[in-house]
Amino acid sequence: MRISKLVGERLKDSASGTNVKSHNFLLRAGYLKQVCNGIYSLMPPAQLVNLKIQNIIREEMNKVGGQEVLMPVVMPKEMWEKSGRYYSIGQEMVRFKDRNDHDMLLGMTHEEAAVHLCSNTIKSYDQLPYMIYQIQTKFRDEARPRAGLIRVKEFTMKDAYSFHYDKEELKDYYQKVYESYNRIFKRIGMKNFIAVKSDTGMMGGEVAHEFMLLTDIGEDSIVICPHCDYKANMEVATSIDQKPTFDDTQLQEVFTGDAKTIDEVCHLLKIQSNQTIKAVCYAIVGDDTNTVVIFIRGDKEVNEAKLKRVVGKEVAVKDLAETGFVKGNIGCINLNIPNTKIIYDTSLKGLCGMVTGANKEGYHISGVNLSRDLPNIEYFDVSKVNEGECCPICGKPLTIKKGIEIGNIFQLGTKYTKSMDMTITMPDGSLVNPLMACYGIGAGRALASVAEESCDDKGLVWPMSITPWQVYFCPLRMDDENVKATAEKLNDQLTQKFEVLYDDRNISAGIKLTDSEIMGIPLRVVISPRSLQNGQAEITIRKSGEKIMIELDKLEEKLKLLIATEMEELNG
RNA sequence: CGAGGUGUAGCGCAGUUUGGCUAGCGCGUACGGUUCGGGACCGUAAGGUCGUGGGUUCAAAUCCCACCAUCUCGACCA
Repeated sequence: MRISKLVGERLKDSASGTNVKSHNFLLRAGYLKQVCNGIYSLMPPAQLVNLKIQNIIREEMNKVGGQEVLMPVVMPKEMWEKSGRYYSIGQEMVRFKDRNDHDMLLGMTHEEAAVHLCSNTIKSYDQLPYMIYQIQTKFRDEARPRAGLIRVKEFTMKDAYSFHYDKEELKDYYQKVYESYNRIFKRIGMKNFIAVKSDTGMMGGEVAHEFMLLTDIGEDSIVICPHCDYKANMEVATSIDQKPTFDDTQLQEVFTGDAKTIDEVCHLLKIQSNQTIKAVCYAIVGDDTNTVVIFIRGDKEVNEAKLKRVVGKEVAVKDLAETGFVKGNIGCINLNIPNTKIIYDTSLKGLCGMVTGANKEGYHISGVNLSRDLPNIEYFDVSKVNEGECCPICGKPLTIKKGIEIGNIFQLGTKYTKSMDMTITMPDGSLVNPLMACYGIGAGRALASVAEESCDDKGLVWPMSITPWQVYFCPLRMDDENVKATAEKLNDQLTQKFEVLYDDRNISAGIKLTDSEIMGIPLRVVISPRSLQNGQAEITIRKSGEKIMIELDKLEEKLKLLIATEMEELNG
């Protein structure tokens, strides 16, 4: 590829607005062009990376017996009514009517379509396990796209669906894909990634894992035990909480005036936040009359994902404006508000000497002893894990890190096959709903994640396996007859063996060298009047900055070796 | 959905507070010339409904109103 003909330009000035370094480089190096909020076009270099990532995924899916299919982006309402998700999924699913006034939607995931595709083609247990996958566009009308390709509305995703006749077989297959995912991420050049237990969310089902790239720009929090194998998304993470102990005293009303927040009350009464009982109120989505009140220790926070599982419905933070609650003074003693579901977090269990609101303006109550004053309550774990709390497996302190979700795998059970009436015949002749699992990887997010993890202060640094070009061929002084003739000849020769981006522009060296760096091409070959005097070229390795002078007739061999070495590392 | 920021040439920006006549700068682009192993220099040229609509005014990029787009933060502690 001649860079003079390459669509897109390298920008000298940093694009404004974004604070994610890899996204900045992707824009400046001519990989991406934004169309609107959360929607991007991929320029030729990005599409080359995208295709390589897709091919690695494809190879690994084929290795575990996956069969590639292509399901539609647009689906009819009826298909999603059967599974119930037409109504349970919110605004992130785009719905519209076709010209015949028929309700349609844009696919944001394809469990329904996968069951539809397989339900008449798989008839017997004998045909299982069975996996279909596709690499296709998804549309999710995200509330807030961010960080370039990390969170977008439209993206290309590999999604796979497997079918099974019993739990054991499902588990075995799930494990195979789990290992396949590890290979995929390693092959595309990701380094610091882990698999964690995760929430099943809108997918349903029981067991699920997320593959997380650990990075500060990540939007998920991951709880990790540095001492054992425990790793979990904050949404499902649990911990052993070391309970604080306070003197057991009698209930006493104390005047707290305008002190409303935990901080203010603590400051006034000269206590720590872990001696307070905090009230948090939620509304149940689609139910205006009821309120959920959570009592939780003052130093803890409510984990909404856990709360949703306890309540069994979607919840949202409640505005207390038109309720009977005394804002800032809500407490668990003598709280009598109708239509209220009260949940006590396990962080309160067994505590005494606590401070809570008095349910009247200007007062709190001290000396609350949970087992004495509220003897018959049930506790639920609805709190977030705090850093330093103890691992539920080994009891040692936990750490919390940020991560990007780069892939997920779910054991779905029969949620979809049951609701959509898919059955198979078992050996004894009975009809059962097969078990199902699904597996996703976003190609664009993978691209951006690798870019983020690998880039340095000069620009992108692509792993050899997914680089748009292996070699940036960079002759300096294209006005020099000898350089130009040699360059053309060498380009023809190298192009036979390698993926080459040929910088054929007659411009100053600085621009060419800088472009090669910001674009992140792993190997740069420079020739110039100076190097040609000795019949040599200079190879620079982008990752390490290492420079190698090499005779022109040995260039091809050396490049081949450098490429093979890195590819071997990536493929394990 | 809430809060804040931004919107002027392909890209990055100044000008807006205090309205003024042909709207500027840098980069990039085209042509000519000198340079050239780390974003060189000189000259010439092209390129703009100042986000959109409405209003105030003799006069609006600038003041007022509405809307749109986009970025960042938040969607969580009572």
